[in-house]
Amino acid sequence: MTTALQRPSTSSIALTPKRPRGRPRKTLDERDDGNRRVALIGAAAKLFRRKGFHATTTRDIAAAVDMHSGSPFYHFKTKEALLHAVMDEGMQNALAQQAALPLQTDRAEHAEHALSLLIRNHFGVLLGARSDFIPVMLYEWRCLNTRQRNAVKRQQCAYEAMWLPVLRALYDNGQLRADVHLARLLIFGALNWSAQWYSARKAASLDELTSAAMALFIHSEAG
Amino acid sequence: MTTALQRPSTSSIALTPKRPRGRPRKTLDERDDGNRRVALIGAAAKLFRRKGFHATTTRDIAAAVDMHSGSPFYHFKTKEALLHAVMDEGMQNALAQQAALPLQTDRAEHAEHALSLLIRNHFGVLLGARSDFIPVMLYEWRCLNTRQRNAVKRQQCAYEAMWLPVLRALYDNGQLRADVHLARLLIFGALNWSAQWYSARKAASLDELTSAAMALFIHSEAG
DNA sequence: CCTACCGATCGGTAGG
DNA sequence: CCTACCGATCGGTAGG
Repeated sequence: MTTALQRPSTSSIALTPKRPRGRPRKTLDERDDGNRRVALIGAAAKLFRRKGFHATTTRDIAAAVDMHSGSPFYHFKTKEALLHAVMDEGMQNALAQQAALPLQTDRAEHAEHALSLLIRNHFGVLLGARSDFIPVMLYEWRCLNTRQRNAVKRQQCAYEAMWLPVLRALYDNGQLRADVHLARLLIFGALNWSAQWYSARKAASLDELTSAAMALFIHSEAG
Repeated sequence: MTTALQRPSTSSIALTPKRPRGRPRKTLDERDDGNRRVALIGAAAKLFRRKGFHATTTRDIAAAVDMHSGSPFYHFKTKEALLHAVMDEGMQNALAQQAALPLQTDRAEHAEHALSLLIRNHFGVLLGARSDFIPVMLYEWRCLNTRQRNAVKRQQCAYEAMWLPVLRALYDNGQLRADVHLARLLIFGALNWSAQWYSARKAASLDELTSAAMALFIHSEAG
């Protein structure tokens, strides 16, 4: 319905030919379509990590990427969906990094080295660059809804599946002396907990941490 | 300033002689002074554990002990103070139980048994009866203010202090082969993480968990 | 992605 | 410990 209140000029007809030529204007304002989504996920990861999901407001996240309070909801339907995006990003990254490890599980002698690679990689994922994502997953998964939680669980299962054959080989070797399934749970606990204390005391490097963990878990013949 | 709006009767004089005789009425309503505080702490522990501090409302807690929404604030100044009370109760209990263990750190041969007692006790505190308190402390300490957090930290230090001589003895024995301080952090992680998975799979008893942990961490000569 | 806003919730309080 | 309530915050939305 056309009313008398419509402003006269700048009709859509005058604007149509402008579209195809040149890049979509981004001279002063840096809006770079998909990059805003990535920026939101990164800012959310950092804030969720530091303050927790519930203590972080969507306004905090918006401000961290210079948006206004309602704008995150243009990219994510709910705050929960943003949380899930953080975790999904973290798990995809962790899975990709782990899949790229040169693990050799064919011969038993390689099992010890394989475990040290897995542990070192896990410390890297937890404590290295871009290390906000996995801790958020570890400590805020209760805030997801059921569907999201199951999706994350599937990724975790895929991640853990690569550890079992290595642990089994070590058990058969006699280098791991605890029940394989309990050992897996205890070892993951030992590693994951480092997210709670590591940033406080940077005394140890990730390699030193890995050595300590291997020395703690693996029974080598060497005194 | 006495104004004309004051209601006339039911002056305080008519009520004074009633007070000293008989117990403070509690026939139908079971209000038992200090026990209400304890009930609040227990209900808060359970809810904070299951849903987290921020996802639990003071109304949830009040309802869990049949109070009305404002009443918890008669017992606790703030929601934070109630959280701290939960943690303080948990740590006092854990410290008392640990202090009652028959640890013998004088002779090196006793160190292995001492560690198994510490670990078994820790699993009990984490996963046994009244096991909501310590997990709340482990996973919600960020929600405390600085003063409360420091108070909890002091209790944690006292708790951990009893482990170091045992670990040192095991290290000197050659039964523990990782740096003592890193070993302590990794071991606590392995144990504390059990609060995340234990309730799900009650497959193992606390004794079985303790055996598995000992087998994982301690290098005995027996194959 | 901004503007302007809503509806509900929630910690906490006054006054008894 | 209840009643009644407040003030602020916060996730989310309509409409451009």
